[in-house]
Amino acid sequence: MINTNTYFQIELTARRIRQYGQNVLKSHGIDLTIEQWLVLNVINENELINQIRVGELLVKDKPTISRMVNQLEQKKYIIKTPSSNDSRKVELSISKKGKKMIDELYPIIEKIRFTGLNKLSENEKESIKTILEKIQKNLDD
Amino acid sequence: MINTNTYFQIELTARRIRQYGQNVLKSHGIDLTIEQWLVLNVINENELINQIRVGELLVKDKPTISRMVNQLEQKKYIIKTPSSNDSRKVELSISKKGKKMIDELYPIIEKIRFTGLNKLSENEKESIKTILEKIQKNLDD
DNA sequence: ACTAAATAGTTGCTTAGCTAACTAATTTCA
DNA sequence: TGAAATTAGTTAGCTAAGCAACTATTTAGT
Repeated sequence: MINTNTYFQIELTARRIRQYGQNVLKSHGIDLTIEQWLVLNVINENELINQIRVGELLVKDKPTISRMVNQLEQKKYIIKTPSSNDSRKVELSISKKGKKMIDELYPIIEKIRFTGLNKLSENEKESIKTILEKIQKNLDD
Repeated sequence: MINTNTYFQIELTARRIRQYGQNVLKSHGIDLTIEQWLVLNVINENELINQIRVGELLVKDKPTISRMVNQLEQKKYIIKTPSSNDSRKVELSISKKGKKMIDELYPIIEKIRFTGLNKLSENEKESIKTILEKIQKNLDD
């Protein structure tokens, strides 16, 4: 049976969480995806960060970050300026509109997290973290 | 910190497993994706299954299954025939080439599974399954 | 100083997930 | 029986991941 397979369950859970989160955002009329929120949040927490660093923090590749940054820029949530020190780099910063969105999103994201992890004991939260890290480490070797 | 977040870890682990699996398939010269293998496997195990049922088993939507089935058909791994009882439905079956591929894939998939779950105790495997199910159930309510 | 290598970012192509809208066939039920 | 609803599958449009190839700038090494 495929659907008892651990990978299947991990992948399915990830999809379900994204889907649930996306629906919650939509129901609040938020014009961002969960992934875009992750990028926005990183930029908010790291003033003048560049795209490579965003990618490192979110473990995503350059093209993916490039495209998401462009979307956020188009929607006026962030500002993208070429670095004066090193003109290969960009410096990303959050706009006023972006800050407002972050504030609006904060409780919504908390609610999403809370819902998914509802009824999980501290033990279980710790446990799943440890197991997922083990799986990732297995794949690195 | 985003990357200590449980959802982030689940999603990242799923991505890592897919990537690892994809590389293993590629290194064996297999012209299938992990997801396509899932579909092929379901068809192999359920002779004359239709696409809706494949979608139910893999928890994927109709368009996704439709495309993957077409890819598998193009690559001659499966045969797609309209059902004679109900001409809205198709009947999917595996071709000889498909069966051969399944046989070839079997040990490779086992290796991928084994690698990811290496060093996990039975207890941990049971545990992650339970926790992931809890999370999914939380989101359903 | 000048070439070669490394780095940051972009573009293009493919697969997959999700939604919505659509066609065609089948069921329902009044 | 015939209109309305349901079902199976497809198509189209969007986002995102992954890969490869590319440009432009910066850094290293001789």
